[in-house]
Amino acid sequence: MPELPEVEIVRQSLNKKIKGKIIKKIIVRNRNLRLKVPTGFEDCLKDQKIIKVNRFSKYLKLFLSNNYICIIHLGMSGTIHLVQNKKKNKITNMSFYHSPFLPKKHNHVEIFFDNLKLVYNDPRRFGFFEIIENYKLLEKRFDKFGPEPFSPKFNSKYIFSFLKGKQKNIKSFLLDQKFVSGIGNIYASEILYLSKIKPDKKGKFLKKEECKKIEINSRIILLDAIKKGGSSIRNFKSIIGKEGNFQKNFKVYQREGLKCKRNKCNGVVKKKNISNRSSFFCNSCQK
DNA sequence: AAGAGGCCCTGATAGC
DNA sequence: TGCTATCAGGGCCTCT
Repeated sequence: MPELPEVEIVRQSLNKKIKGKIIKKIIVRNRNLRLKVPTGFEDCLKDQKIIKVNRFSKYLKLFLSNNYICIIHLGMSGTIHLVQNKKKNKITNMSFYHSPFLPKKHNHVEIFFDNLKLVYNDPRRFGFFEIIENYKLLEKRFDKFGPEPFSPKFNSKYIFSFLKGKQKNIKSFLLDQKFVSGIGNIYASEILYLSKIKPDKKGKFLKKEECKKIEINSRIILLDAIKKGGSSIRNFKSIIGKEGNFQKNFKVYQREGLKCKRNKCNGVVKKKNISNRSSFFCNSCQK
């Protein structure tokens, strides 16, 4: 489910629902994720208050009252569900939870609050949890990452100089978190479509104006996706079961064989495998 | 250093 | 119906 916009949607709802709440109990049902859920994870979280929920790129950051930070990455298939407990103070009694949205399999981690619990589900197990011990280490954790598209650092000058002389195609660069943080496979195709740039164009061939378009359109696409609640494909729903709407705005992603949506363009959307990921683009207006 | 490719894993869907 | 193959929103690692 998760590129930056979907993670941001999760962050917003978490911040609304669990900020200020105290963690009463943690159950790790299956520690096997991309990284093992760390030993001592439960002890670290128990009795702590959630100060706030932040996000960098596709990573959620739960700030705890003991100054530790819990990082959650959703990988390809991670989802977070919040389930209300109808009867107060019955946090140990599982029979109180009946959510139509809660999957039956692959619920790895459960975090209990007074009258609700957070459930982390991840069939493919590409997601993970991490505990960071202080702010300094948190900074270090992300210091190799490129800027988010919203950062002033992500400007045409930076983009142009990063791509200078590079053989690799621009689509791969948009997925490269050392270049820019938060863009994934869906939005990379959409950004390039809006910028009228072919995904397999080599970095070194991008003009200054094209770099400017990538700067601007990355922000436009991601902000629009956030505004529309993210993209609901393959069952992505927010933590309270609400679907996003951005998939209705896809111009090229999953539109192989269909007509280009650009005004007066007679092109057709093509699908091409680039660096082992599907790319969608118009064969006419993207150059 | 940069770039290509493989790999971690389960589940949905398509094709026979 | 049931098999096999392919593909899926990510990111790390290794090899050249």
